[in-house]
Amino acid sequence: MAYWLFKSEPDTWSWDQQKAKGMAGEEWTGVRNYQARNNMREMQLRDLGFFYHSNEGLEVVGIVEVCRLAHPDSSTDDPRWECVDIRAVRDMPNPVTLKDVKANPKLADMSLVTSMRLSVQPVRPDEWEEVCRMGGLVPAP
DNA sequence: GCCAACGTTGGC
DNA sequence: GCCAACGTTGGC
Repeated sequence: MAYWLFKSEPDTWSWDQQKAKGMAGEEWTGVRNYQARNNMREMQLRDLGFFYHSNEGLEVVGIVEVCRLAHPDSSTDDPRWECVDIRAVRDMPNPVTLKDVKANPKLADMSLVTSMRLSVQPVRPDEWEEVCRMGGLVPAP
C-alpha cells in the first residue's frame, strides 16, 4: 500500500468534477513527464492519494483511490504515455495549503516542496499521516 | 502576468 | 554525449 499526490489545476479538472465521477472514477490523462508516468506505473489498486489544486487554491482538497492500473493514455496516440484511473474517496475536512505544508518541518522533504513541478508524486507514510492530521482526518485512511 | 526552475529537444 | 535553446509548470 503506497501513497501518492495528484496535482490538478482546478480550471482544467477540479475536485468537484472528480467527485461528480463517483465510484466510476476517471482517467488521469495528460501527464507528459516520465517521472510522473513512472510513478503511475508503480501504483497498485486501492493505493490512496491526495488531490491537490495547483495554480489556484494551492491546497490538498481530498483523498482519491487508484481504481485502475496504468494503461495507455486515451488522450494521445503516443504510446509512451500511460495513466491510471482514480476515484474520489472523501473530502479533506480542512484543506491543507501549500503554505501549511511549507511551514511544517516534518514535511520539509515532501515532493510538493522539493520537486515543485512534478505533477504525480510519491508521499511517504509519515507524510501521509501528518497531512491527514493537519487536514482533520484522524485516524488517517 | 511574471519569471524561476527544470525538463526536453536538437545541433554539433 | 554535451549543452544551449526552448517550452512548460506553477508559485507568487
